[in-house]
Amino acid sequence: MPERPALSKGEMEVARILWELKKATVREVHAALPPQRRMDFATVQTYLRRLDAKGYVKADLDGRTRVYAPKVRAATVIRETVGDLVDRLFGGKTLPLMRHLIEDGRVSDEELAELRQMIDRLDDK
Amino acid sequence: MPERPALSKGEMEVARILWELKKATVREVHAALPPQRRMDFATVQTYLRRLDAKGYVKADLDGRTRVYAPKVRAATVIRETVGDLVDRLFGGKTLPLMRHLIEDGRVSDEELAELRQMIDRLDDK
DNA sequence: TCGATCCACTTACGGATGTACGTGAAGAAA
DNA sequence: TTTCTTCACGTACATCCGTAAGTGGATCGA
Repeated sequence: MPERPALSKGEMEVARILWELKKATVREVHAALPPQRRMDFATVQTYLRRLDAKGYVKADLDGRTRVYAPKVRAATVIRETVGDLVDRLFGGKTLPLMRHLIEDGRVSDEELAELRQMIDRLDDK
Repeated sequence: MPERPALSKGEMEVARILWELKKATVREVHAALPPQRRMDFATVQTYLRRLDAKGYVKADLDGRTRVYAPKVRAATVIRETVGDLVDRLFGGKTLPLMRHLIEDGRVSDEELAELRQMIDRLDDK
């Protein structure tokens, strides 16, 4: 299991976009960022370069332009990142985090229903 | 709403201990850290000083020893921290994070049951 | 009482991070 | 072909973070 350096917050944001686009240039990632989130083009470029250096993405040259693509699956990064957060902020216990998510009121009724289904499905297994 | 600088990972770890202890000296926090997590006494000291500077805790002098206590509630920090993570890593959607937590298998059967209750309770409301 | 020890605090420092400016090549305009 | 504009890239830098070594006073044992 090749241990990579953890992602920084900014790196996470662009990594997420790249997972979504599967494959993109700096310009495309920059354009796909949430509109409120004003981030300089060069900043996106730096994050992608660092993601490359850390081994999270790979870059192919197309002419003089780099095309980036994920090298580590989103699920993996999520597992590592969330695991780390749970350890540090919740002492390793997952339930308190769930409780927070549910009770914070950011989840809609439909989502609650879906959530219940997930639990049921897992229970059957 | 006074915006404080976000917590760093290390700061989170000691902040969590302090919420647990309600009130503690550096030595007590250091002693209360998980045994595997070997962190130098002076490091804990630095984290607490930085937490103070950021406005998360307050420090009273008892003789020549500082006694620290939380100044911001755990729930507040959790809301901000988790919210930030959800934004950056999940594009603001909570459900995918829930899905991950549930399907990652780190939740026991009892916890699943408890979780279902939480949902039910919330549904009634 | 005087050196050895303990303890709390402050200072230090290399590396990570957020953020953007400077540079040079490719293409468009004149 | 000369100049202007566009783009992609590398460089830069102030700050933050993780981590601990250095310092000076209080305490204990001889």
